[in-house]
Amino acid sequence: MAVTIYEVAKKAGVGIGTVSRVLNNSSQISPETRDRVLKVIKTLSYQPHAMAQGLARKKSLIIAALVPFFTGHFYIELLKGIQQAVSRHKYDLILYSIEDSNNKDFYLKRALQQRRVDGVVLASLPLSEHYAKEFHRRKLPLVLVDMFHPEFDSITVNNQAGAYLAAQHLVRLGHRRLAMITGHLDCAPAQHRHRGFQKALNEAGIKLSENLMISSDCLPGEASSINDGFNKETGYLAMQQLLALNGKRPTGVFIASDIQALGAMRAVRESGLRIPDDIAIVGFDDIELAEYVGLTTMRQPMFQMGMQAAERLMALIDDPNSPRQHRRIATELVIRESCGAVKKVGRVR
Amino acid sequence: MAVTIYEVAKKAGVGIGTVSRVLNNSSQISPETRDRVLKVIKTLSYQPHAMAQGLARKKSLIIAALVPFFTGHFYIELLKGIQQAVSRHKYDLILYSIEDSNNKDFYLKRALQQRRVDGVVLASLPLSEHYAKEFHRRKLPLVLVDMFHPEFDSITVNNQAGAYLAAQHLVRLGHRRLAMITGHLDCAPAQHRHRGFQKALNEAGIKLSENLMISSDCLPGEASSINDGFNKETGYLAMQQLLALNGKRPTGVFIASDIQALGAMRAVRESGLRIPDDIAIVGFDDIELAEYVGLTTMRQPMFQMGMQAAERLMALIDDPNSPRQHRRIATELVIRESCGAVKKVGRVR
DNA sequence: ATGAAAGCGCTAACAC
DNA sequence: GTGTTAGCGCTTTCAT
Repeated sequence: MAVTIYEVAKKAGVGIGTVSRVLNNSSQISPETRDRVLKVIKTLSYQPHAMAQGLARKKSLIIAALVPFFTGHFYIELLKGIQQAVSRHKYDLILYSIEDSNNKDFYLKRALQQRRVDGVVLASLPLSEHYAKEFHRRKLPLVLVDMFHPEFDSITVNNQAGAYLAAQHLVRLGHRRLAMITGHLDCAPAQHRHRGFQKALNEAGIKLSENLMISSDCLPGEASSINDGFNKETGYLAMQQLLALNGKRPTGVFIASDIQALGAMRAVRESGLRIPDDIAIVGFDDIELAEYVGLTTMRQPMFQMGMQAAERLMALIDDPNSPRQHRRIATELVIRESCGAVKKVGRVR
Repeated sequence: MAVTIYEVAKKAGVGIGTVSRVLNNSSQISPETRDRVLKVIKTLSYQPHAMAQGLARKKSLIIAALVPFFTGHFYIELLKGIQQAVSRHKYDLILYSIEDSNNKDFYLKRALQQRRVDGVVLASLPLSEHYAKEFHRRKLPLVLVDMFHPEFDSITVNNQAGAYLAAQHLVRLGHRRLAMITGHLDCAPAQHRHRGFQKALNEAGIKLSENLMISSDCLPGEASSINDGFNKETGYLAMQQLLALNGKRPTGVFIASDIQALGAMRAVRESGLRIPDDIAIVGFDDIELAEYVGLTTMRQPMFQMGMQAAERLMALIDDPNSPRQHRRIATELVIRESCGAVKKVGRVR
């Protein structure tokens, strides 16, 4: 049997209460006994039993992260950030990877009812009203990442501002015939990015009729609630549609996600056109491949977001009454080769 | 307060023992009482408290995965596989992401002593003798992935056979002047891949003098124990060395990891040479980008490996005396564009 | 078949 | 300051 607090107590010639106290370095214990106990703990290489502690304290020191695993790098970075914060606070991280809505519910239910986790961070996934209520009822701290809900703490990227910057970049390079390829518009980030794009065009005085927008909604494939339309195929197909617009083909296109941009770039390549000469592209996300293919894009600081989300969650666990926070993180334009240089000199501010 | 077993018992008019029994659908309980209890459980939407259960059963139903997070896709797939198995068995997964040797030790210690996890899967990381002993002493089930240790269950890819196949592919395409770019040779997979490569050359009767081998050992950069030399930079630099071999430059090169291959491909591009015309390349891993850049490579079924590792771990938890298993998984040659077609017709078998 | 009671290893309130 | 004890919510004998 593993060593328990009793053996430590006995060997140190004290009561278990005392041992417990030094463990939680609480109250005043005489330095001598503390040292003595500490020594015994070391020799026995004793560590408290996590579950026993959890049961007694009504705290597990575990948080759960519900993360969809579609687009690799993005969530890896997020997880790393979460992990870093979590481990700094001596918490553990239970990972629930969401593949579809079914197991999303399954895991939510699990997190909610098992009392195994002290809080959860939910990434990129819509929270139904049912579960919103449950989280409140159970008073289980929750923080949302890359997702907004008025009643819960969240940390999101400023999608609209980012898209605005991206479009503006294109405009400043002299492009006037612009298009955008979006994800499903029932997905908030896709929506906001579209709005930012529009705004930039409006400000630049570019007429709407010249602004082509292709949503991946209209493309083949299921639109399950877990599918945001951000994938290579939609990008590829959407770009094909754009290229088919002979004559009035756009010279610059903003694509709502890098992964779609990859597909789009392939479509351009296959058509014999060249990037950025014939068509300039700016993406969104800054996934790992973006650098590799020289894609200009908006970087989302996923690591930061993960870290802050976890940090916030643990603060919430400590103080459940802490006022709600909706943090917005700025994105950053990463200029690479997919946009080339200025098209019409005079236009650049 | 959340609902406990007592309330269920009271409301159902039975003792808590009975409730516990239906929970663990054990022994014979009269169908009537079972139904009654079940009904109450449902109405109260009761779920047992995980930590209380854990304490009483001396089982947490949690396993830990220690995974290094360097190369995205590879480990994401692995995690997905682990996750799938784990969730099928109603276990939870605690994720410890290793960034350096320090936190490797930290997490190992943690997993070992906290008694929070019933077992651990350790991926790609060397296990020191100290910790090997600790795992035995604590009788904590451990399974290794992409890593071998005689005393613990492991599941690895057949690196040697894979490299053999890769080299053979090059040979069959008519290449006679072959080179290999390896990772650090103190890293077992790199070593085995090198051995497989050699074997193929020997069989093909290709003299060793023509067989160029460049290890990334000799390249700049730290060789920490967590660094296997598998990264873009080593690939890039090694390929540059190869290209500098004017006249006796290899026509085909096998590269021990896709990530290095990416760097190598960049070096080739920059030199003005073309793939596969001037130089054919086959990689190893089949990372996500491999498809994108058309890299012929050996696929490692990471998802499968993760799943099997977790599956095995849980079997081990159920039956700690189950005899040790060292499973080897086959890799698969994925032919894309980086090798082109046959060079000398007659050579193809 | 089922109730009662003794733990599981710890924390925290209560004594002294 | 420090020992003692009553839980925390469950599983599991041991009776019956």
